[in-house]
Amino acid sequence: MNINEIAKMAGVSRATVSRYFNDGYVSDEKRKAIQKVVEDTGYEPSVQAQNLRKQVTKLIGIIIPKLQSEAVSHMVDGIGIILSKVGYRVILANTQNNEKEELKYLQAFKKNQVDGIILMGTIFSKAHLRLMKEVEVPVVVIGQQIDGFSCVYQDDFHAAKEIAEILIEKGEKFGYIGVTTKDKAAGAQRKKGFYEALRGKGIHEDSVFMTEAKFSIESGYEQAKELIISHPEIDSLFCATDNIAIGAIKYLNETGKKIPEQVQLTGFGDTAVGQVVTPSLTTVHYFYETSGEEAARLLLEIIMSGDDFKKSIKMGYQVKEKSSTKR
Amino acid sequence: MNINEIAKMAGVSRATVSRYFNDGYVSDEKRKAIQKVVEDTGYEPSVQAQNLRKQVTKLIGIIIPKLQSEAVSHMVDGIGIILSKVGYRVILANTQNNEKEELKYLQAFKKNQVDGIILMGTIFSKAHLRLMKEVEVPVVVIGQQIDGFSCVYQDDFHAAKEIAEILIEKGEKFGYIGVTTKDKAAGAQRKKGFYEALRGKGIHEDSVFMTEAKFSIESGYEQAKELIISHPEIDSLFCATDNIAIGAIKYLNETGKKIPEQVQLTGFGDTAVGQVVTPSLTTVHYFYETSGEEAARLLLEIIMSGDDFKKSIKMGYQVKEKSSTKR
DNA sequence: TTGTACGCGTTATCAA
DNA sequence: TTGATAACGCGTACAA
Repeated sequence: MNINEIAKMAGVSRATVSRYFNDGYVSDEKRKAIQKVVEDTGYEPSVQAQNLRKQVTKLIGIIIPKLQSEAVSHMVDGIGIILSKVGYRVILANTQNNEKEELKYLQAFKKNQVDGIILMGTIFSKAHLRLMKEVEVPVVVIGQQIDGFSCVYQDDFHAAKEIAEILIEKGEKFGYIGVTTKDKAAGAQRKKGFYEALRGKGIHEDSVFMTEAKFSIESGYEQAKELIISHPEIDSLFCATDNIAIGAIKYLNETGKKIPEQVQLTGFGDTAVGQVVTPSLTTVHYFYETSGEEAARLLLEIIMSGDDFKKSIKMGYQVKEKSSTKR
Repeated sequence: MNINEIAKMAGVSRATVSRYFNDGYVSDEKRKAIQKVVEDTGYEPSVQAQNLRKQVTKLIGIIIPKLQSEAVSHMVDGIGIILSKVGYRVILANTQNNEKEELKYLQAFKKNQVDGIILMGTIFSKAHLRLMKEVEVPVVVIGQQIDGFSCVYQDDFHAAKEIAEILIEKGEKFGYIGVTTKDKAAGAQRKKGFYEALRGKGIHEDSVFMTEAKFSIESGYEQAKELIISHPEIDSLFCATDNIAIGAIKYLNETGKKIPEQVQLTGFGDTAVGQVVTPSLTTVHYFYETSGEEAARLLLEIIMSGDDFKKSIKMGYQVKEKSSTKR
């Protein structure tokens, strides 16, 4: 069932049928005729052919490191909400935390496979930047601020500073469990904010015991264990993610250290787990879904207008003070 | 840059260029010529035009109720792993738990928008079944067993029976917090398995206090509260999902009821939250990622072979006995 | 307001 | 082994 058959059945040219579906420039008489045939047959134009003709795909590629992360799934949700409203579909490229895969997908999308890309990366290598510049469709980066690209990102610096100040108020000896600083957002910016807070209170960086974990509960547990065993005097622990903090809580609970009396700690992300763990976790809430919506809107704006004005949107945050801190 | 230009530059017909990319039936001489031009220009055939010509999309639509669920995201991951290996892309249709949206997407995919559909539904109405039969591309249902369709589903019945038997061994008064039985899997089957276990031990159904919650921690909390207040004698609580169980634990912890000494309970799903909550939750582990892989393989099989043999795959499970139960 | 004719970028058929 | 030609299904100048 194609446009030719419909035209024949309705007794018009296929151009008229096309107009019926598009600009609508059709006489009432023919409109009725076409409408009847369309209803009888259940005909719908082939999106494929339309897209080939119009040189669009109505597809947005979204590249993510993994799906089992609240941040990611909320952002993807937000993106989907906006895009589905305007007839775009989302095609998912899950890199399983594999940087090579990320490049592969970027490569695959490079031509005209999609009308735009939302990239939810964590680490941006030179290869990324090069490839991103070569890509012929608009790219919006979400979760990180990358110079020279349109971004929607979280205010990690100020959020970290603000939550660190809670720890500092009643703390004496500080521990910091971070993530790789190759991740500018969760790694570098949060650490910077933490140090900024220390400086603000006249505390020297050298008095902080640092370590680095992966983005998992298990890794948080391990690193907390190591840190506390080698520095039992720590009374305040800044964790760069909720998962790390959960792992730390697990370790502290096991060893009988009282939270927050003996050790207070904070997380980042306001995950569901952080809300049910005992004690409840002081953390930073980000508006991930809204971030996704913003990123989608930004991308649409670029696609519609036809030029990438490299806008950067910094999202707000909210510190959630719960019972894992003393203040 | 299209196939015509490449042909011209290489001094061959565009048919030859096409063959170069497809069956490869090209003389060495011309092959070299084409290869050089292709490398110089970075030309890649338009997937859009290829698909229009071949009447395929290389796209699989996957309809999900929400993304922020470990079960869902694991299954989507599994699907993606298999499909990306064979050159298919996944396009995501998130219904935000809205049944109407589910039908809308089914409708949208109905024609030739995608080469196949994986449907991760919870409730199947008559409208679903009708629409699913009308759809012209293969459909695989995941998470539920629906007669007349290819399915990959969990063994909810036996899993429920087995985990219930743990409760029964040391329990006297039973509570059951279920979900709507419109959901055949998580609602009806788990309840059935629970009753089966009761019967096996000669316990009468009437001695069980039942209630129904939504799929959330909050709802689990509310329902547990109501149930325990009206029936304080309950010492064993079967929860149809981990989230519900987490909510129940929260309530029990708040009221100072000891778990499992005073009240033992079980969940379903083996979520990350269930693993960190105190006490750790006795639950059922499902192989969601593998289920996704199986569903993808099944769908591919149907697409390749061209006929839907309505195969059903029942996945295994594993009961994880932790410290929320007495045995 | 309508229809003709062409093009979007491929692949398949067929004859050479 | 190659190339001309006809599809795939649609949108849109342009002319009428």
